Amino acid sequence: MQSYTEENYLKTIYHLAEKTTNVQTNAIAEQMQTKPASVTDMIKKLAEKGLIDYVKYQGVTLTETGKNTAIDIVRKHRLWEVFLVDKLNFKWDEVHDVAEELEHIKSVELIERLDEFLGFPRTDPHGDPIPDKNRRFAKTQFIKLIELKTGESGTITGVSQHSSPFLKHLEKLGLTLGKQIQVSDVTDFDGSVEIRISDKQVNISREVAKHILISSNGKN
Amino acid sequence: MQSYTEENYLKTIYHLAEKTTNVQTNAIAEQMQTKPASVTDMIKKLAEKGLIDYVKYQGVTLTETGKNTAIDIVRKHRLWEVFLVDKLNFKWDEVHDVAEELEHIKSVELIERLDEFLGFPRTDPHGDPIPDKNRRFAKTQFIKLIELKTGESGTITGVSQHSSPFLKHLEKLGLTLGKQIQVSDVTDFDGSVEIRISDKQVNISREVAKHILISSNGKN
DNA sequence: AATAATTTTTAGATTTACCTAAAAATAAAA
DNA sequence: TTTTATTTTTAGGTAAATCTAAAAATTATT
Ligand SMILES: [Mn+2]
Ligand SMILES: [Mn+2]
Ligand SMILES: [Mn+2]
Ligand SMILES: [Mn+2]
Repeated sequence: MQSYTEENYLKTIYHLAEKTTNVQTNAIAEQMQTKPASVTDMIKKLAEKGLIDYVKYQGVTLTETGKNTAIDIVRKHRLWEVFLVDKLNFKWDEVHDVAEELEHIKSVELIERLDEFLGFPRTDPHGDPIPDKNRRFAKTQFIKLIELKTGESGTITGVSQHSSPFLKHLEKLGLTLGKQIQVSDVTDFDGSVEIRISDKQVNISREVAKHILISSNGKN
Repeated sequence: MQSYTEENYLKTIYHLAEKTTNVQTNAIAEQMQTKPASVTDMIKKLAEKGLIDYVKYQGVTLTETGKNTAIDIVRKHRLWEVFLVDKLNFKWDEVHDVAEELEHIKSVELIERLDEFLGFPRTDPHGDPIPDKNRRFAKTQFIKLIELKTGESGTITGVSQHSSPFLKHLEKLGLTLGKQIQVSDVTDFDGSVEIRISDKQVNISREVAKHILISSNGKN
């Protein structure tokens, strides 16, 4: 049985491992909003418990058990987010903090029934995949909007940034999940992207385009 | 902002104050499954924070703020129990432990939307009243089944014992909330109570009859 | 390869929520 | 009203999770 804090460390390590192979102390500290010294203390404990492999000064990797625990928390986080949006009518930019708390509720029965109640969703309100109870993720194939060339089109199926201001911005522009878009132009000057969406034209910055995930359906 | 533990202490004191005027250290310790010495430590802190009034050796009482906090937790506990039973199809004997955890999730918005989603229920799956967001309880008038005389009838509207074995027992006998019952006989020998419920006769012990709450509708 | 910069770990403290054992206060019984 | 029993508090300590400051290891730069 892990504490709330241990679970958060495992989840953080899991997410960092999706980006970099070798997860470093400082990266964990930044993500957890704590100090490197505290991270060292905690990773010693997690290693002691067999949840991570740790060699001094060499960063950490999750063991099988550690990874399973992390995936379970990710599953809970995302299922609760679906609940909040689908059932309680929260906006997609309002759910993260509450889900951070709900993900730690310990009851296998609860999460299985919640999953069923929600109709076994496979993605959360931000397009992130929800592992099933056997911890299997549905394969997803995203490309970043910024990578689309002029004329190419696709469907918005995710975001790689979950901050409230970013999500609100997208909402205002009508760039929500499931929307069909086509790149009509890429500005030479600043690299901003001109998009056609439901017969409107919107212009988004490179920075925004980097964080919108598209399931491509080729040229058009 | 209170910690998880502080909230549990406040809730415990609140419930004990429903029974006895002056809430004592030992009673709190027993309820919280901890030692009197630990309780003394905690009540000092709660008094420090202005959540309880405390005079050494004289027990404690909740302040206005303390009571409000406690009621908010009771409200959350009971709303989550309704969610678990009504939406996730848990049985009434399975919800308490999970609700113990869920009651500590901190989000006013969440609980208001949950309340609405559930249709503003006024009682939980055990018949206990759910305070509204202004902390007002609906007036409820219960009498214990044991107090009914032969021939009197009423509707089961609550239980004053929430243990799983007790609730399962009631379920097996068909003595669930909303059921209409009539006392057909009270055994002289052991004080057990003979009840008519949907044309069946069931016999329950004094102990069971003490913990079933009836909204009386007079003789019949 | 030596020096400098960065990253990581240790040392030593603090805070929260516990504990046991012993002392003090209150309540009950003789 | 003493004596006894019960309740409550203090004293002193532990474990979890954090911190700052300083030392050690690793990596990058000359
Ligand atoms: Mn989230
Ligand atoms: Mn999400
Ligand atoms: Mn309950
Ligand atoms: Mn209840």
